[in-house]
Amino acid sequence: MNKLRKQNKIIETALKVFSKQGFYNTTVSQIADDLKMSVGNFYNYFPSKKSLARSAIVFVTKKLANNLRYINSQKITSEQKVKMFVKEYFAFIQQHPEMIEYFFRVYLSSRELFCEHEDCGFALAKEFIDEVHILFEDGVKNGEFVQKDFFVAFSCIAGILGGMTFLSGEHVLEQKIEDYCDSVAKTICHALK
Amino acid sequence: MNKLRKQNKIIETALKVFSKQGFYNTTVSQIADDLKMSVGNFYNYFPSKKSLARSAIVFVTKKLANNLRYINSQKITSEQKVKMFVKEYFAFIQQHPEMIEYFFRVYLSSRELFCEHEDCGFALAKEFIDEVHILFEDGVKNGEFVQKDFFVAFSCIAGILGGMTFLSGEHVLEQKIEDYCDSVAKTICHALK
Amino acid sequence: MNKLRKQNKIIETALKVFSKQGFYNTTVSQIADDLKMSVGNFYNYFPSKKSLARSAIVFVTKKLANNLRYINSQKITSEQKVKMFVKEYFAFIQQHPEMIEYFFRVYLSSRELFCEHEDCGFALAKEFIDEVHILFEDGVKNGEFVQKDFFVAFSCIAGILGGMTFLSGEHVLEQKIEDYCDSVAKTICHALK
Amino acid sequence: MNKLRKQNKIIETALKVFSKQGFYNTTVSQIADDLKMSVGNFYNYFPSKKSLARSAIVFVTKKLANNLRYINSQKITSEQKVKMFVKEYFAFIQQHPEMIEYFFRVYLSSRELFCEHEDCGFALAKEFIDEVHILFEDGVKNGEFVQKDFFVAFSCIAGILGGMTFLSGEHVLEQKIEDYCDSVAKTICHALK
DNA sequence: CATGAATGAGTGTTCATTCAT
DNA sequence: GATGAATGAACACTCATTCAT
Repeated sequence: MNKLRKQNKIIETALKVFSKQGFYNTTVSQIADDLKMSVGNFYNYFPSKKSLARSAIVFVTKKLANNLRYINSQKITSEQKVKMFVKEYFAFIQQHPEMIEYFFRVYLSSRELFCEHEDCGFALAKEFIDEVHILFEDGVKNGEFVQKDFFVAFSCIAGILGGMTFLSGEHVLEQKIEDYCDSVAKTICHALK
Repeated sequence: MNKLRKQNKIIETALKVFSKQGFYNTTVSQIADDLKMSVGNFYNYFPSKKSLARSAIVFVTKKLANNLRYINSQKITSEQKVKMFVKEYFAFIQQHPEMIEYFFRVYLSSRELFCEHEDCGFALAKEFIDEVHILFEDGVKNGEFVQKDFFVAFSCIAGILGGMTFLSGEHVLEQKIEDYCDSVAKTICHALK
Repeated sequence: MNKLRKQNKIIETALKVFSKQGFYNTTVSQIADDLKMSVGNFYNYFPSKKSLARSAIVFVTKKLANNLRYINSQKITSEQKVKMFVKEYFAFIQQHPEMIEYFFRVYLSSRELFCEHEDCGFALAKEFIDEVHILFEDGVKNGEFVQKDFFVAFSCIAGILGGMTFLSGEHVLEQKIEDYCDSVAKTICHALK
Repeated sequence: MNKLRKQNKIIETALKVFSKQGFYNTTVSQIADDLKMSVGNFYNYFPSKKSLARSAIVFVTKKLANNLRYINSQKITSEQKVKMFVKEYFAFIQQHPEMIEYFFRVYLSSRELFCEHEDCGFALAKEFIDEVHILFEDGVKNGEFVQKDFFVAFSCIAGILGGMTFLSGEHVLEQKIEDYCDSVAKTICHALK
């Protein structure tokens, strides 16, 4: 197994553990144990626990961005794209709760992990944000959405999905998350009009 | 100075430090130092660092809830209430960035701090959530908003505001946060229709 | 017991352990154990193991310097001063082998411990070197010694004593170190003529 | 390249790195890297890091001893031999500072590396010490030096040279080390009279 | 011979919490 | 109530050494 594959394997494990317990409550030994790997060997793949957290964010962001990139490339209305994205996103939450949880638990909250150097936290998510930008601007161009500040539009899309994710994670939703799909998509589209 | 006042003073300081550095990067000594108080004495007011974090959440939630409770009691349209809340909330971000930052950095992310016992994280914010519920239901009753699942509506209000807060904290907004007030309020109202 | 006294107590213990085992083979726990003190508490007195090593050097250097300063202040010939110093130095080796051993084992060899910042290793021993300078210059002034480069003179005094210390530490001397007193003093004086 | 040659190559590299960083701050990987060799392969040539350090001492000692042996074999006065040796030694410091530095940094200080078994540190340098012995005794026999305890004489020669080496390593000498040649040789001869 | 991934014991340091004063 | 020295378990990270390939 080559280095890259192993790094990915580590990231996948780390996502599970970090998302369940948070960054600071997870020890490197625990991650190594879960991987049936020695601590020392872990450090052959990542120079530090922090750098693992950073790589994990990039990993998740890329997945989300790829998802949305594919949707953006489809020949469908923007409204349909939103619906498709919400659906895919909720499916993603179901399949990989650890990735989304990780986003919430580690990325949003532990800025100190991501904000050393110039490569600030926001930059890490850039790829995803760019795709949201495209989704929105396309909608504006074809008249489906109304022009407004992109940051507001972004908060709208990411915020509403984030809110639902949080509620889902807190186990307070009364129905399964995918049942909210239509309602959430409609709400987002309304908001963008 | 009586016990309660001192506890509040500690909470206020803790909010500043926790919000800047995160819960795990802040030591009890540091909080005590900032308060010109001994570590030992700190433990006369809070039984643990975690319990301080919990009290701080309650403290902030109460502020937000009171704010919204007052707005809910006004004799104005629901749309005006939303606008008023967004305005107050953005002003609050300006005045007490530490409180909102704290919410994001510690509450959303460090579930382990809040989820021991049955007193789960969500319960801590209940007071605020209840007021959002009232705001929304009143709007539905008087025909300004459309009936939909409350959780979606909540995500809408809290999510969009949360998104803007995040972007503001990341310093990527091009204008001052209060300049987004109208646009955000309108977007929320659209979404709720 | 106040902070300074405790720091000195720690230094004294550290000298013993460091001199026996070397800096890198001594753990902080071990020093703490020897002091019947917890590791954590050790760090209330010294910010790091390295800083302890530095403080220890200053401590020993001061002792040697004070010794020589007193001798320099006496109203006796320079030759008598040399003899007196050799005698005192050898007695010192007997009484506090750990201090001298420490000098050899840690100071001479672990430059990396002492050469961060501008405060380079040499500077730490300055006080002692200054007194050697005085001893030599006084001797030159009163005609007992011949003018030569101070560095050569210093090597002469410190080098010969160092050599004897090394041999003593290696347990290869056939007699007790104090029995070499006269011979060594004479040799040094010869060398300075 | 045969085994012996490679061992020597490793020693030469180790001398450079050890002398610059000390034994404990140098990793086996680093030495291997510098040699463009794998860590695993290093262990085909030396059974341990410590044994490399020991071999390196023997290596340096042999060089110095050979140097002095050659000088001892010359048909010149003892005083001239001393002068010649100082000159060669200072040239050696210039050419191979790492070897001398190594002596100071690793040999004098890290006794634990050399004192396992009966093969104590002192024994390692025996070859060189024996030549110093010959130099001194020859001088005594032909009346140039005065009979005194050999250990004092040895401290005199090795100590003064060692002192100069230390000062040179600390970069406090005002002139180039070879400029001190005459003065040092004279001082040593004086001391031996 | 050569490689370098893997091991895992060991180290310096931190920090929430306690408690004698 | 107030102090801050003391505790000690815990953690990130290192590195000499091994061994399957």
